[in-house]
Parts: sequence; C-alpha cells; structure tokens
Amino acid sequence: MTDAPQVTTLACESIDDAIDALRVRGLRLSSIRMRLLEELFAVTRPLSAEDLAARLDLVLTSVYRNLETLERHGVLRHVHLGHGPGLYVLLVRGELEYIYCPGCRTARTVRPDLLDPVRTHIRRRFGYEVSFTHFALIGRCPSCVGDPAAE
Amino acid sequence: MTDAPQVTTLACESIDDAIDALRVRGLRLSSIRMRLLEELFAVTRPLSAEDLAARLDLVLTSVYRNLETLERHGVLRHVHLGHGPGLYVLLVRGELEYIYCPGCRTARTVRPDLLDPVRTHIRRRFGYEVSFTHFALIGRCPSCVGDPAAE
DNA sequence: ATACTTGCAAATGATTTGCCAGTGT
DNA sequence: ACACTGGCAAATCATTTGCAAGTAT
Repeated sequence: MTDAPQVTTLACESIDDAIDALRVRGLRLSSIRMRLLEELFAVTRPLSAEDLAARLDLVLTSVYRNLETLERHGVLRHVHLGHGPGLYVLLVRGELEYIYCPGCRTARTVRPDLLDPVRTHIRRRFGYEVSFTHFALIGRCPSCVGDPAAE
Repeated sequence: MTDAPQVTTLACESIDDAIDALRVRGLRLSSIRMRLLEELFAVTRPLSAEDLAARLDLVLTSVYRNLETLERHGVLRHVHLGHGPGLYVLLVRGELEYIYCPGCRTARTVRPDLLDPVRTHIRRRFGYEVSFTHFALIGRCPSCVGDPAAE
C-alpha cells in the first residue's frame, strides 16, 4: 500500500475504464476488486460496505480495505446520509449530490447544477465552497414536512 | 424514564430556566444533571460527551444517558460536524447553524436567517425543508479552498 | 418507599489494524 | 521472487444496554 498521492478523479465510464485505471496505477486486479467494481457498476444506488460484503459473500474487512484503496485512487467515494454507515458510489455517477429526509429515512439525488445557486449564495456570503456529495443535505421531504417524527 | 412525548423547545435562557423545565417535567435534579448544565452554560461551544465526561470527571455512560434525557426533553440537542462524535449544545444557543471545513477541521456558526435564501431556494426547487442544525454544511473555508488536503 | 439514576461490565455498530499466509504480475 | 492482497482475530471509536446498588423526592 504505497502512500500514493491522491490524484484527480478518474471518472471511469465503465468497468474497463476502472480496470485500466487500476492497472495504470500498478494496483492488482484481484478478484475481490473486480467483483466490487462489477457490483457497483451494476447497482446504481450507493451501497454500504456491509451491503457489498453480503451481496458478494466477502469478508467485511477486505471490502473495507478495497473500498478504501479504490477511494484513494479516485475510482469511488462515499457519502453519509444521516446516521448509519458510509455508502459507496462510483465517481462516474458521483457528481450527484444528495438530500436525505430523516422523516422517511430516504434520500434523493440532485443534479449538482441545480444546487449551484445555493453554492453561489454561500460562497458570496461566507466564502465557503460547499458540496453535498460527502454529507447529504438534510431536511424533511415534501411528504414528511409537518409531522412530529424526527431523526 | 417515562417515554414522555417530546415537547417543543424549552429555550431556557439560564440554568434556572433549565432546572425549572426539568422540575416541571418531573425529572430529578441530580448532581450530574446540574453539573452538565452548568458546564454547557459556561462553555459556549458544542462539546462531545467525552469532552464533558473529562471536564467534569464523570462516567461516560452517565453523560450519554443524561444528554439523551436532556435532549429528549428539549433542553439541548447535538450537531454533527463531519466525522467524529456528536457535539452537544443548549437549545438556547442552538438555533445557530454550522459550516464545517474538512480542510482545517473547524466549524463556524451561522445565524439561521442568513441561510434563509438557501432554504427558500431548496424548498421551491425540491420541496425539502432543510436545516444545518443537525448536520453541518460542509465545505472548504476561504483559506482552505484550493488546497489538495481533503476530509 | 418508590421510582428515577448511577456505575460498571458488557454489547453494538462501524471501521481499522496487525500479522501471517496466499496470490497476481 | 516480491510486493501487493486476503483472511482472521483483535483493537478502536462512538454509543447503547442490562442490572444491581444508590439517591432524589
């Protein structure tokens, strides 16, 4: 595990892109790695390490280690929606941002450009460059607004 | 521990308000409870359960249990700034929202009204009523924008 | 007295680490 | 061969829970 500098996004469009990316960086194409990538390309929603371990019948430790490697090498990233484990997504679909409703405990994705006005406002006002890719926006969804249950 | 309905904010302005609030709800004014309140009123920034246990030389379990009780009864709440433990704040100063910079790992507070335009935009666009009181806004602060270190 | 509280140990959930055996290149 | 990987046990961090003993009212 060379402490390689974390380079810019790979934005692999397909498994093959991802595989190439790994090869180029001298990472091995182990079977676990491949299966994780296949699963992540097959399933469009973010999955926890535990989800992945269960679906693929893998040892949790190895899943974490591989996810960490893939993340460090810019193939994927993880998001936090409220409490609970981190959820992993391929970077190729990763520019999406999330809004999570603690009422019904579900998240929806948002095209980043739709949040640009928000980002601009906050940048102008506070100088911060915010994003909702790592931590979701948190708020009650239309059908949960006005009910007393809380996160 | 009666499973009392969680009532609206108590917005206690002082320790005495908080104590009254507890008394009214039939909660005991145990010494741990008092000391936690004193500390939280004395320190203006959010503290973790561990911080509080260390500062007051209390058993961590009891701190958690009391914080949970006080939270359930609307005296305080907790915030999450990035990874790491939850941080507890009195509700009286709690309407503040937070922006956390993963670069320098520090947070700043924001008066909620300054974020109203953001909330309005998101409500209009997506129908969600968001807030940054439970999960902070995450973004690079002015001095960390454009450096490669990440969360 | 009685019910709420505490302390202590132990459990949980999420994730990481050490270490040695195994495997991709 | 050699370095990167995998499995397994154990550690870590944040938080919760069970239970018997202690205390506020």
